[in-house]
Amino acid sequence: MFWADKIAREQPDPVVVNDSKTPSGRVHVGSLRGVVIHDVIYRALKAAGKATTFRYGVDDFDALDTVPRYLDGDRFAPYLGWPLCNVPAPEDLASDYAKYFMEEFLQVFAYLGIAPEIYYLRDFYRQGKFNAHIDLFLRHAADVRESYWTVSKAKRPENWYPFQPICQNCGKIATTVVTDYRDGQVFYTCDPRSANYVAGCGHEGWMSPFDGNGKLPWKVEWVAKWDLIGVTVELAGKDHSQKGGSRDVANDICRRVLHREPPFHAPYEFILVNGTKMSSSKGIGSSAQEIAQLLPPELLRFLMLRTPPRTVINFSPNYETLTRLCRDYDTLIEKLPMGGTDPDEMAPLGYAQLDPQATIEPYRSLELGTLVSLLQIPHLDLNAELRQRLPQDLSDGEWGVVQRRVAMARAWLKDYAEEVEKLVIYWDALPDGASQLSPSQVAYLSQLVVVLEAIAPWEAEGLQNEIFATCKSLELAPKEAFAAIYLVFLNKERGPKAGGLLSYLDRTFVLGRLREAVSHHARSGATAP
RNA sequence: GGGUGACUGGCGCAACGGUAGCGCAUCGGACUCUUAAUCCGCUGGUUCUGGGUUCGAAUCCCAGGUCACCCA
Repeated sequence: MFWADKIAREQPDPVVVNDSKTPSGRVHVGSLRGVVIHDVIYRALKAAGKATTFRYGVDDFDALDTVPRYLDGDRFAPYLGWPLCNVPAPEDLASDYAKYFMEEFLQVFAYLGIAPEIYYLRDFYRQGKFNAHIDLFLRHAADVRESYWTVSKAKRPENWYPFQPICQNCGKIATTVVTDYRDGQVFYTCDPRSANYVAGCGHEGWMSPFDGNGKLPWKVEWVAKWDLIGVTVELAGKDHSQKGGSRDVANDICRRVLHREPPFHAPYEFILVNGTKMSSSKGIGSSAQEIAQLLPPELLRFLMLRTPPRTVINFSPNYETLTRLCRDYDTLIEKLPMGGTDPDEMAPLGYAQLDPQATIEPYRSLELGTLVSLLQIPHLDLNAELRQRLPQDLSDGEWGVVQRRVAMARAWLKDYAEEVEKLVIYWDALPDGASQLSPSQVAYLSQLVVVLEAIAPWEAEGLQNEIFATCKSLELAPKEAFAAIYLVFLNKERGPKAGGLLSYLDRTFVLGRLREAVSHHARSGATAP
């Protein structure tokens, strides 16, 4: 059974699925895994006929703990330690920093057909929805300290309280330390040394902890959220899911203080890009938005959900990985019309669809590799070429698929392809590979010059015929004949359809290059023993 | 230093206690207008190592190795 269906089967009705994200900067594609996983579980629950809601929390009361390298350090450094929702947006596109980055991320949600009910923690705090929990945890500070200590061996002083006010003097939330709570007021100090990346201003005083004046530490906040929203399913990344990690602490607090079972939990692995985990704060790797610009939505969903949550996804935006992704997806599409297919095998395809209601339409398309090739042939009329290669009765939907694949191939070539992965025509000089030509290949090229000099008109089909006929007449295996041509123009042994390729090149250039290859070999052949 | 997970043919994966499979690649063959295409077929694995449990282990246990990530 598919992993999401298995989880769904075990959940008692009704179910509240929750996930959340701190919008501390540009969100990287790894964060998308949790989103897709929760969405798929949500869909599985609905498919299982259970009453389900899907919530997504924006942790925008968290502090800005680092200025991402792609932002102006001088401009944002003064806001270090501030709640993200109080930091200005990098551009005027949003009201604040948190919304700015979150909205970018939410566009990707929409792109992927994911529509949870979004909530912002700033609203919960400011509207007083957390007031009761804040009071509760402050009164049970000793229990919270006990959880930190027994679960994660984190020692908190006797007078530590689980609350961080926003300093009334400097606006920072990361530096404040509460040491007392009485009569609905906390006593806090904006400690110059409590946070390692920014110094508090030293201000101290009594203030109300309610109605948005500050926040719970996030492990505690997590528990408050579960309780307030009634969360019953929430998975967490491997980083939070370690033994003694933040999820363990939160679970313990949940049981100890609220006497309530924490939500269903399972860890999910990271997405490694080029073999390393991406960090949104370091700006390494690809952001969710960048990958969304590369992959069509159903393929991006497919990438995220076909691998069970517990397994690492190693995604590199290279030729190998991308063609494989397309092929794996298309293979399932091809199995669609056949009856009696294995439902487990087809589940990833179903959950990859943007619209869970829609029936999956089979389609005919071209291999991504072929599209990559076609896009690189100079002077090629792509659409004419596509129409010629594809069946005549292609539906609009199928054309849509083809066009999305073309866009993907184009995006890859533009932003990710290495030089060696591209088709390079050696305009200026005979490539090194030409020296590998065998005598019979040289003889072939020599004959080809004669034939092509006479050919008219200079067009793909005629050229292809002559290239083929010539190798037959010389009794040279087509494979060797074509390799000879590719070596001379591309320095490779394989290439796009040769007749087409040559037809897009200038006749004089083609003949000149062929003669050059022949004479080059005659010379080196003369000196050979 | 501690923790978690992974390790299966060249690559990517499946099998979750019962004769180790799949895709791609490689290789071979077919195709007289097909050559990064299509079709057919063949290779190829003492399942990281060493112990153990079992009638039987890729699968469970122990130790070691390598890799990745997390925490200090």
